[in-house]
Amino acid sequence: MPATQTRAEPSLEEPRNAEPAGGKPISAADLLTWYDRHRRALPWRARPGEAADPYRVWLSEIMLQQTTVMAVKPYFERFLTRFPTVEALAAAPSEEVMNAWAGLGYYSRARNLHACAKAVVAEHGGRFPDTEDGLRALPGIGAYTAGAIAAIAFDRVAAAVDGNVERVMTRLHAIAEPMPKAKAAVREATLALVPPDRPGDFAQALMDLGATICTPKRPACALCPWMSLCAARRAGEAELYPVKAPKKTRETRRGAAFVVERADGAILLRTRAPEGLLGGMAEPPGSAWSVDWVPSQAILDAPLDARWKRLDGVVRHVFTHFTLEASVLHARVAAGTAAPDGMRFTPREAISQEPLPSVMKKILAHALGEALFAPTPAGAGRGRASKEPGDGEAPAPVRKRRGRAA
DNA sequence: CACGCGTGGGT
DNA sequence: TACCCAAGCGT
Repeated sequence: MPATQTRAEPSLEEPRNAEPAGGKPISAADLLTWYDRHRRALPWRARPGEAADPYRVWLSEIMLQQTTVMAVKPYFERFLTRFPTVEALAAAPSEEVMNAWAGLGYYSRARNLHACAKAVVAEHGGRFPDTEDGLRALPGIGAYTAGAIAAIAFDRVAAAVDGNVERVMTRLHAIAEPMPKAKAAVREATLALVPPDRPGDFAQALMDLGATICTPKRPACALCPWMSLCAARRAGEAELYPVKAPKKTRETRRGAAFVVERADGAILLRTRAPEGLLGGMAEPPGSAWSVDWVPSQAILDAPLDARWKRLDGVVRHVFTHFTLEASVLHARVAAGTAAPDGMRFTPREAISQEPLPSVMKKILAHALGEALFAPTPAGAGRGRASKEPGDGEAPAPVRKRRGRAA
């Protein structure tokens, strides 16, 4: 039995919605006062007093799904430049949208983003619906995002419950029920606090509080406008919320990637199936990835006959639910070589136009060198592959890079 | 409802 | 290094 990290359980049995002994009720006003002083300036945010732009709010909310502010910023700016309006986005070819999204992850968001833009233009005259229900009906917009856009862009009374808000509210009320079962209670508690005069500011204030004060670890309770009202804080247990179910262990899958370099410099690529992992994105051809795949079987999946050379090490990449260790094989082929069915040779200068996800950039960089890619917003191509001993049937744990003699 | 779905920074 | 986690959604 591995020494699993047993998470301490909150000891508090205080009933939910209990108000502090002093009797002062939890009030949005305290939070809004704090927000007016400490709000973050973010590229997609209207300045105080200015009206929010629904297109910007929507675009940012989609990008921010499970994605950090730092990662989103450069993508957001670039999207606005390339697609200044929802009409421009709707009219763009999907490859261009996927290319602009490449590196940001969760690529179904990009597909849904494009579909949503088309729907807004075709069915709503280019205007986003201004109600939660109307927004919720659009692709890629779920409960959280509908609430967030309704509140932030249209000042509708709505609960925008994201991970930040879950953390703040479970602490505030010491909701010990584990997520996601506690979602209904969190939503109810949040909605009860929304001030009718400033729903948008309230939504953003809650998120700012969660992001800067009520953080997952070591929350800065001393700076919190709700400190004296927070049930978890009173018990000294803020950090124990929200309670979550234990996570599953992440398996390692292995497979081969084939980097074919034609004499003119072109690289062999293909497009992945539209749905599923990295759906619709570009990649060098490769084998399926599986837990029991071993390097010695790599050649079986080669896309064409060539003098394959297996490169040292593996490219290691962590996805949400598994880790990939890709063995990379490299071959040079003659100038006239034609691409196999369903594949294409992309000229070296056009590589940057391809919608290559980060893992595929890592694989290409492993075979071709880091200099292949111009700097991208996310700094893709940064990671160096780990090194691993050769074709062991039961590969030893991957070792971090061994120094290469210069 | 549980699962599939990326990536990079923080600790 | 090995986790954790971030403004979730669709099925």
